[in-house]
Amino acid sequence: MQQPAPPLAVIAAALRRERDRAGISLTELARRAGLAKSTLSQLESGSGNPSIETLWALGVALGVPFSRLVEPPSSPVRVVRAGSSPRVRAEGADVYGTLLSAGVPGTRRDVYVLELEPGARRDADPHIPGSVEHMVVAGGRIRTGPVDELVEVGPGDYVTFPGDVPHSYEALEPGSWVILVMEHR
Amino acid sequence: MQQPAPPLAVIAAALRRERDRAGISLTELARRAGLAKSTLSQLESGSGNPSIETLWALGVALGVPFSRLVEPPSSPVRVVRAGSSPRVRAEGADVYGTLLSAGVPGTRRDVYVLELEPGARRDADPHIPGSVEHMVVAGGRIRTGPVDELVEVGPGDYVTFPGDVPHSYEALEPGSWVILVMEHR
DNA sequence: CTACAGCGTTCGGTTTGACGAACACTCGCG
DNA sequence: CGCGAGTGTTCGTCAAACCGAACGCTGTAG
Repeated sequence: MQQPAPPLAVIAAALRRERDRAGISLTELARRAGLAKSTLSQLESGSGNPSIETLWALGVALGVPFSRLVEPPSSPVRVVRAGSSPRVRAEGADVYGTLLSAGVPGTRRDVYVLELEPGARRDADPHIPGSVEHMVVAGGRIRTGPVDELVEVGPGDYVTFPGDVPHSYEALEPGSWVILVMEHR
Repeated sequence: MQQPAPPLAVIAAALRRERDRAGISLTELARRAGLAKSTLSQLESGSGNPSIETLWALGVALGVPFSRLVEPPSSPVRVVRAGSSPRVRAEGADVYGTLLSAGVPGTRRDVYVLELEPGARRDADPHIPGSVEHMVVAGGRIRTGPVDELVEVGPGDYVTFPGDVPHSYEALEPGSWVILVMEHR
């Protein structure tokens, strides 16, 4: 029997947290999910017992797996420039691999793809303590990191920094995109 | 993204499957979960849209984690085509994010960058049981996956598959490179 | 054959989740 | 100041999730 948590409060908190992370309003989320905003309001306030379809629609609209809405919430900046770290050649084939970050047991990591366009800076609120962000730039050029220690990175570059302090992303070229690995403890 | 399944049918199937596995009758399960057996009957027949509390009670009574009742029996190979999943827009800025994979607590994930050249196939030996590989193509085009279930992916595409079976990577264009996240349990 | 106990389904009645309109509030603009 | 557009909240109404009782069915005693 491994159901420790009272689900309603967890869902309420998760909805608000994920909506904040997505940076959209309650009204907007309700519109995307095809729900009445009154329904969503009551859910986030903890009063309410949503149906599966309702919660599913919210998960889809938030771009978040369903389970994340029910599970309880379970700095040094480092940059590895493209080609600056030893590449290991696999035997026989034209494959070069680079280990960028070794995982720590007991953490969870989420993999994202982010697309950014220039002209606006995305300021992210601090995540839960102990969070770490890893980024690999796939295309374009971006400036990122803790707000007081921004770095510029390009394709192939890897950068990691704490996620529990204010930080930001800013595209410097159109069509910039990165792979983001978010690590929680 | 990764909510491909109509949740109601999945839940209906999961309930019957788990109840069969537990070897108890519908009446008995309803009694343990504190539900009317009529309710449970309708749920297993696929007609019905249970509330969270109802489904939670069933999870507790069955002794299975909540997510097992919701997640579809997933094919281990999963591809998210670039732009095929809902992108969440961050407040104010031109930033679009897509959650590709939610981390499971108790696992460790290592982040790699791989560069591949065409003409040779890299056959990887199986890793330790429980390993999972996640890939995001940054440039070029590659064919990868378990040897009996290869898929072709391009820039922005995401693919994940078990790492504990024989699998391979093969570049189809020069200058192909991918971000590889290796997950161990 | 009748009686009983178990099974899962189907039937009205009650509770409640979801809806939409109206509400109070804040902010930027003229 | 008024005005509009945005936010999140609180109402009354309706559909539906949930309930309990009744039903038909099967197998086993007695």
